[in-house]
Amino acid sequence: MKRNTWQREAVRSALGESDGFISAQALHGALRDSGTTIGLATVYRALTDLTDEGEADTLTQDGEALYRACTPDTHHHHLICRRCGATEEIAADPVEQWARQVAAEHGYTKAEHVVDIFGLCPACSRLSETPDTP
Amino acid sequence: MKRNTWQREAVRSALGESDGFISAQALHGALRDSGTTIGLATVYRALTDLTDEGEADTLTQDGEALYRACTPDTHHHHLICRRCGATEEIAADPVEQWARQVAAEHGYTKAEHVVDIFGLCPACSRLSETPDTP
DNA sequence: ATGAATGCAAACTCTTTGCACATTG
DNA sequence: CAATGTGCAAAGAGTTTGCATTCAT
Repeated sequence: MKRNTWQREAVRSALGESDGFISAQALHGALRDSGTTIGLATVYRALTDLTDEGEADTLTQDGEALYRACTPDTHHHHLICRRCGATEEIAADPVEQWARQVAAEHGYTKAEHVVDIFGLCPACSRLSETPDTP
Repeated sequence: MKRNTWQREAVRSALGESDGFISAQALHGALRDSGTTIGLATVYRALTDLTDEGEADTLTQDGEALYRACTPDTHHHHLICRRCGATEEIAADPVEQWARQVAAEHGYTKAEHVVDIFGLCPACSRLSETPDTP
């Protein structure tokens, strides 16, 4: 049976408070700053559980995992700026359908998909004219 | 001045050979299997250089950095069985278009995307009825 | 009371760095 | 010959795990 501990609630709550994506360690720091005495491992475990349960969304950037609260009914993907790290949610309904169809065509079940787009956001595109020779 | 060593060439070449994204360690393993005696650190350094020079593309997934040669003509996606590891190439033309459009709509440039589908292949789907209690 | 969850610290994985030696230009 | 690249091993960063203790049920 899954127990209901204040730590787990604290993680869920803090994740909901935070605006964008946040790293496990940053979340742990925030929780500590808020006066709680939660352990880092517990934060990691809670985040893993939340992700498994579909309550959190995760992506890894630059060697660390970033988490964000996620409503189970809105499966979405991300458009990530490779330079400044800005992240935008994108709806990917066409891709959802396509993914389901491809999986079905090949007889695959329990299909999950990973769809992320990396690029340079408008600001970063302007700031640095990438030297390119095509 | 940047020197021209066989190690650097070997990394560039091996990266070009490999199909999709590949981790530094996997690349190192492949190079070792090919009979070379290149060091892991050298592979990392070469990959960093190649990325800086725009000859390689990088993204991090699941805590490790994946690299790929930056030539856009080797672009396809994979349908991967989570149980037995079988991998099939899939055409993703609709997704290509969608990705390009989404990036453009948001003003992103130099967009790359990651699209992979994980599931259970027909055989594995039959073999193991996944115990699930929703 | 019972057993899952916590917290700490040690273990692990991936990556980077310091330094002596080899190699390139 | 001078300076840059290499290889090894040790150090770092992020994450996971083992185990005794605490706490929800």
